[in-house]
Amino acid sequence: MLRGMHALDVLGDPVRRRLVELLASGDQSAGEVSRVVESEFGISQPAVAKHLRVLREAGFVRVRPEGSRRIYRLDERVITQLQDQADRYRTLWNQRLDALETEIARGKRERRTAQ
Amino acid sequence: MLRGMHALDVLGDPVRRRLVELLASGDQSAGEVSRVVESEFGISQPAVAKHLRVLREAGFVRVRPEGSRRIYRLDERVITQLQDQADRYRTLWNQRLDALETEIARGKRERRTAQ
DNA sequence: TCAGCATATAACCGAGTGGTTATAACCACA
DNA sequence: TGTGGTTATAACCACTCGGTTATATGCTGA
Repeated sequence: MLRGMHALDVLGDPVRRRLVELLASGDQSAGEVSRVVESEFGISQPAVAKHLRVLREAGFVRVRPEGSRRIYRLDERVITQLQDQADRYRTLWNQRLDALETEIARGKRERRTAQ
Repeated sequence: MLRGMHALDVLGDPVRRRLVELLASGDQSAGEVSRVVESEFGISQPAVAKHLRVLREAGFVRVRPEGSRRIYRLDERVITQLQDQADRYRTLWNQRLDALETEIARGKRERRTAQ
């Protein structure tokens, strides 16, 4: 079940990004998302099935059987983790900018008083 | 090079995620970030140099020489792209929830009037 | 000019990844 | 009950990727 997996590890593949996107707008059967991805990326059904498996094993999708179909539902955590990571970086970046600003202000003040 | 590269492709590696994090809080020389990452991940200097190269070729960092050091500066776009992607997913997800809600409301209404 | 630090590249390698085709497992239905 | 539709797995393969060691390149200071 490879549960220590970071969302960014899983999303480092365009096919899986597309799958997440498709499932973000609603539950769909494996066949539905597969057909889309197969045609968009020109890959086979088993190839898509393996990507779905990666998403499953990372815990980012849940599956429920419905007749002979298997309905995939996205787990919100994949989106949350992505946002969290972006926020981490953004926070550091802003702190950096703040630090730069105060540094510049200090410089100006010193130059003024040095007059 | 390889400018069509998505931020999520680049960030699909823990070492590069850490490098971005380090550089998000301020410009640093290759040596500085390398020493941190080398010890944290137990890898060699050339290994880190290759990851820095990936970041460079994706256009997510800029380098300026300073004496014999090379100072790396993060390009904000990597953070922006990450946020954008998270927002894409989040928007779809919210639309999905909205759709579900109105669907439920419609169901309730119909069940009521069917009485 | 030479020694040494800082960094990048070269050449190589093993493991992992993403694809393929073939097939299995499961379900619905005539 | 067997046929067709749906999905997952098996077995395999080529290539990429991330690591290694060795070396080149470039700057600095004695």
